[in-house]
Amino acid sequence: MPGIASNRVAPPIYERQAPARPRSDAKRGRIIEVATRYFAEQGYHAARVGDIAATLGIAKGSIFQHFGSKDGLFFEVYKQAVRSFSKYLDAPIEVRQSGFFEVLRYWLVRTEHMLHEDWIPYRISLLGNYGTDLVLRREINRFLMAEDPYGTVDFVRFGLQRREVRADMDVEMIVSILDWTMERFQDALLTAALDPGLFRRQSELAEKKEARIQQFLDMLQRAIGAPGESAARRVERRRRDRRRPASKAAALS
Amino acid sequence: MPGIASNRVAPPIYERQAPARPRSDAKRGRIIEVATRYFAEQGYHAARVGDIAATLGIAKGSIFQHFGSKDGLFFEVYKQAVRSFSKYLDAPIEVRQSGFFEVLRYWLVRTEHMLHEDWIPYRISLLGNYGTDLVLRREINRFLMAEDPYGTVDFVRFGLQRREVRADMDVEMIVSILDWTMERFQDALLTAALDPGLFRRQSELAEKKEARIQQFLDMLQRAIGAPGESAARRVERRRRDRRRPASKAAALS
DNA sequence: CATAAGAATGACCTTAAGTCATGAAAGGAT
DNA sequence: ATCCTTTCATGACTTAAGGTCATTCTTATG
Repeated sequence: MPGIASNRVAPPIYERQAPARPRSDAKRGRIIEVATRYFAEQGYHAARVGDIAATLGIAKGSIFQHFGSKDGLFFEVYKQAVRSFSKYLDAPIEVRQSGFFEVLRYWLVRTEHMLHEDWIPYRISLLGNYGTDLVLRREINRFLMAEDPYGTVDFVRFGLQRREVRADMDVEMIVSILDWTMERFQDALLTAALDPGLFRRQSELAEKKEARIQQFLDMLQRAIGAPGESAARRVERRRRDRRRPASKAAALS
Repeated sequence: MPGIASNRVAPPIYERQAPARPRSDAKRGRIIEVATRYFAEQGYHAARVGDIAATLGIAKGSIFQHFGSKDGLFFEVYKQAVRSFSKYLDAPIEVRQSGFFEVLRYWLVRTEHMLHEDWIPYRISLLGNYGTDLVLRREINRFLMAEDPYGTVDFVRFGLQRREVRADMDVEMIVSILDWTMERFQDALLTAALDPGLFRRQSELAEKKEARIQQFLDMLQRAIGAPGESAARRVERRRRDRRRPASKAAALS
């Protein structure tokens, strides 16, 4: 299966100035754009390279000249989709100031809003995670490791600095746990809309989303949050606030 | 994509005695056996139905007559592989008596032993999870939901009865968390051997496995374990025992 | 304007999944 | 034992989609 990573190899260092191929790059962009739609709408296997070419009014051979293979094309599509997502620390400053777990909440809540604005990149990401081939999947994981597109590592460091994340675990372990559970939880939220029946036991996730998010955050808090004081209490306070948002003065029992 | 679930529909209730098709079933079994090897060794796409038929010395058409499609064949292979795994509560009685989290430890430790005995079903399971197609993946998830082949639901109930699992979360949520994280953690352990580079940040998981397992269990314990007393202390005690296994009398500081 | 490098083409190839008409074998019922 | 029906097996055939490549076209540049 050639072409996944074989085209666009790292350019030799002596190559000066970057080759600058405006025509080619523009076309690559257009191909990726149309291919993204097709993959998202039809799935990896059902999407036909021929259809993509026909839609663009170009020859099928051109696509292979640019991307080497269907896998190679999808990989580019995937990378672009994933790069279009925000990093954890891109949350607004006031959210960041409320702490690690509030940032998580922010993104979980926003996920479905963003989904309704533009579901296409989410679908692509889903395909990359579950819908292609182990060979491609390995390539994708190399990419995720190299780029850390959600900035999980930085985010965990941020949590460590604020002493909201426990320091007695390996950072790698925390990052993995966070990646795994966030990915799956988001998948569950998403696929309720995009792909009903794709993930187990998500049916009820659809309703009571806020409550689920809170439960999930509490769970994460216990799993990787710093023990004792500040963080736990902060989230707990926030939780009560959400239940009775108007009772600013009445509380303080 | 016909045939995934279309053959072998649920038999009508009025059908008496079960049809009993010994010849057919034996052949199905042989096909599944050979197909399992091919899928495991070559991956879903690289495995050729023609090769499977040739190895069996039968016509390719026969396979399609039995299973409808390559997807249908894989689905049967997958189901058989997953059914061959143990359920959580199949752990030995003395392990069960040591509690919920000790059962988890038992299976995590055994995973790699069993892997060396027979890696084939693990590879098949991995393919089902990540290496085929979203359409098939949905079918697989329906199956996993319907059969609960690892007995996660029963196992969580077991933990709840023993008051080792927290009662303030939805059972469904706990089951999901457990499924997700155990699956991924096992994948990480496995793929270090089966498929290097498939999952992120597993490189170090390979070394210090025991320590990782302990960290992982501690994390799970905090995430879904009952708060406070018994369970937490039990695992903590066990942890110390593992560090200094011979100092039965010397401890008790 | 000549030339070379890169880009585009589309006819062609390959391969593998999937189909189906035909015939053989097995399992009764008379 | 002989029909007859149902199930199974066969392998030649079809379809279709990914992939190749020699040729032609376009653009940039001296």
